[in-house]
Amino acid sequence: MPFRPFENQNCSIARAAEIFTERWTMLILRELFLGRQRFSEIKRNTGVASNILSDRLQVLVDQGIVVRVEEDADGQSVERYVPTKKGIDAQPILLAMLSWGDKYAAPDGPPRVLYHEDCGHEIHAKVVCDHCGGDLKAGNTRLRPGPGANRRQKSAGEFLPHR
Amino acid sequence: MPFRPFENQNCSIARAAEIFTERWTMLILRELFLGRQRFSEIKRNTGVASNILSDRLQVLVDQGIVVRVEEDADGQSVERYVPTKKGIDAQPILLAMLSWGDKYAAPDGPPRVLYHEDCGHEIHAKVVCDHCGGDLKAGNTRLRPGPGANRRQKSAGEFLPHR
DNA sequence: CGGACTTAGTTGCATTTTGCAACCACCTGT
DNA sequence: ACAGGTGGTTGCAAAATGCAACTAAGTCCG
Repeated sequence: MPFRPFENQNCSIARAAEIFTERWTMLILRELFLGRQRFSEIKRNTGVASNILSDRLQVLVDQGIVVRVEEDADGQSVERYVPTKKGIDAQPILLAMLSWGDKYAAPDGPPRVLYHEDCGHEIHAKVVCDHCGGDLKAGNTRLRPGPGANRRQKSAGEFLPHR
Repeated sequence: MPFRPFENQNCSIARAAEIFTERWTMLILRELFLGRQRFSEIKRNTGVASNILSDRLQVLVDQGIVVRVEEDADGQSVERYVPTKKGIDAQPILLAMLSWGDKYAAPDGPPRVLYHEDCGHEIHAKVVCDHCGGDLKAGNTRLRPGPGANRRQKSAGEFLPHR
């Protein structure tokens, strides 16, 4: 019986959080994006218990975030869990955590640095406006009720994301 | 006695996840960024139990992500939990979840839409290279060991974040 | 062929974390 | 004085997690 503490919130953050803030899930996705996509690799590299890993992978498969594929590598059949487009689109969440962790929780400097193939440079992920390309910062964004807002959200009107 | 399942991983994603993937923490931060910073407001809007809310706020304060301030609003003293710079720098994580949720978990359209004050447009958060401004996608980034890498990470060399 | 080893899990039980309801101290308005 | 709100704390039950043991299938080695 799955538990859905956020289910009656009409909120995209809540709905994403419901999946991605389950314990171990971000670490599992890190492994998948690093190309370590086999059950035993994930288990070894994260330290997650096998029953939990089994459960989390099942959730990700059920949500269409990863698919379980059986490949044939030199005569042996191996299982891989590979991210779908829906999963790949969650990479910004990982990158945002990576950036924050590098800045605030890496006493000896970043354990890993990210390189951008297109320009060859070491990068730090940055969140911008997809329309004008300008920085998105605490002070320069507003939230307004959208098409999917419920009555309460509509009447609440506009918010500043931060004050 | 706090529980630290990720503590022996030299990984910035793990260290960020340890804080931000605790249950309710993302919803609490959402409230704080929406300007609803009082204990009772957060409780009402998220539905979190008061003992849990108390615990999570304490963790955020201990980590220096928010500060508890006592303000004087027309004669009444009210407590507010307000994000520090360290907290505001976590906004990209929220925005990334918001984008993903709007795209994949908003059957009636986004409950809220984000507007960029600088250009006046409705926006979707996008993650880019801070050097050249190009998109960061699954296929065009690489991770290499950084200054804080441990021996095992150094010897592992370069990874593709996704294949 | 038998035995040891690896992979991909499942099962059962103990420990931790969470949810819930009740309670408390303090403040404010009537 | 008393009702109601704020900002919590406490105790107990329910759920999630961690751990070790186990299974089933396939591989490697002699």
